[in-house]
Amino acid sequence: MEKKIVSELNPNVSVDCVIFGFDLEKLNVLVIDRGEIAVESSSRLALPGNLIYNNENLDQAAYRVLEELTGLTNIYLEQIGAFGDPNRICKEADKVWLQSIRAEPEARVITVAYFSLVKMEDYMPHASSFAKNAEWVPANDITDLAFDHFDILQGAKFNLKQKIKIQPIGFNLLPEKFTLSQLHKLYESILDKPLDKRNFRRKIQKLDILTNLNEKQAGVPHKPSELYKFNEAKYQDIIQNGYNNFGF
Amino acid sequence: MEKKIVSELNPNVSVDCVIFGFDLEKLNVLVIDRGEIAVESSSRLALPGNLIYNNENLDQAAYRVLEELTGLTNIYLEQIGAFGDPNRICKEADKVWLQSIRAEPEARVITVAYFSLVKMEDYMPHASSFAKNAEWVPANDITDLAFDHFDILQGAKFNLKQKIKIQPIGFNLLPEKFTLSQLHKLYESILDKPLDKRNFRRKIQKLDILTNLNEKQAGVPHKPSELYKFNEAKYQDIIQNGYNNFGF
DNA sequence: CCAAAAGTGTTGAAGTTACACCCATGC
DNA sequence: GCATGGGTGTAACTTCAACACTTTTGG
Repeated sequence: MEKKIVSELNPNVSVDCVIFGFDLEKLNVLVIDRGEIAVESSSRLALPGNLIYNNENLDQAAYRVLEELTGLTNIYLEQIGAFGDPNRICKEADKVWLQSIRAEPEARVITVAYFSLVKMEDYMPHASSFAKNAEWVPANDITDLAFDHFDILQGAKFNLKQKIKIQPIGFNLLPEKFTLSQLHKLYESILDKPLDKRNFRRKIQKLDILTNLNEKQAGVPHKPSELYKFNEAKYQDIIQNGYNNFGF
Repeated sequence: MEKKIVSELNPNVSVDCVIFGFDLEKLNVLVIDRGEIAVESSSRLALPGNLIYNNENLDQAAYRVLEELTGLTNIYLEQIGAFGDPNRICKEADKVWLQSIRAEPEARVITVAYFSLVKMEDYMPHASSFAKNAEWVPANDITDLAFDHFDILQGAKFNLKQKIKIQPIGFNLLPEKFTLSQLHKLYESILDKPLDKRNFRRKIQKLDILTNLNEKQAGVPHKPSELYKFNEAKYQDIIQNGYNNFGF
């Protein structure tokens, strides 16, 4: 009765990823459009995810899902926690869908949720040949998702909010060169509240993790902004040693 | 090939609980002593935990483990996250132990970790008939545990630290009536650093969640302290509406 | 010259830190 | 009367919140 467990899919454990992107205006989430299923409902949409293999650890599984979908590696990833009520598969469309993609569609599955931050420019599904019916959707427009994915999304948003008050992980969402206004808008999007411009700038600059590139935006119909990049060394230092004051 | 899934143990998913108690001096953790296994090592000790049933959700499973061990219900419980590398069962003693307690000792298991806070007086294993080789061990004395339980313990300590800076959950660790000094020591134990006495008192009192019982300690060989209880209504209010300023 | 976003300082209020002495009790 | 922990206030400093105008560019 020995089971061979190497390289087999584990029927009971999956990972799901909430992949955030920022279009310089608002937060977006990368979701899978399941098409024909549940035609009119916004729960056509699901988070990318899959069962884990028995020989990979949870983080690896999440990285794998991310890479299989987007081709991206070296992504910021953070576990949110485990989800999975026995009755999480209560929607009809979800049952049908599982029949089509799972070897054991009736199995009890618990899923380990992650959130990840990517530079949106690095993955534009519509322009890309990778595209497997994945699409960016504004995070605040999502009102319903497959299974318990909406709960997971809420958890991810909350987690991200908490985390960004403690660590400057927001840089993972921005292009290499960015303006303070873009950073400002990013924080407002994540925290879902307005932040005073002057106070924000003061605070972020005092962190001393920005390098001024002494370069300006071009072609904008207003006073061009200075461009900054993010100072990795300083960041690592902060991550290691923690910091004292960084709430918004 | 339909599987009957109701009420079966799921071979791949377990929950483990880090149960904290406070003896008015320091933080303790309730661990299982596996006795004969690995005689000299401190990894004789393990966290209480078990496989989940297919018809219960994760929180329920954690409550069940807690109740089966201590007889306690209505316990403060919080999920930490999911753990479980494929190679988490690398210690010989752990393999042997699993053979003795699991139907499928070779199965890949991921475990969902929880931390919980109990009033230590409510469960004294040495005095209790419930005792199933469970014992309280000072949290900081633990250097090794079965499987990846030591990692889980570290995660739990970190989580508790974060959480107590945001919500006054510490009350779950104290008797109904307590002194400000006891509360003070509790915060110092959890945060693992000294806190100024006067500043601590000011801050905690400003939260306005304590009710002064106008009652004094008796039989202590020094000026008796005032006793306080914890104001549940106010607490709920804070939990709901969040609060502004509560870092230590 | 107009529209649009960039950039910049100050002030009052609140919060944080650091610190030392007297008090009430049991023995 | 002494040992033990209980209980209290203030001053210097830092942080936070609120607020309005000038600048530079493209069209």
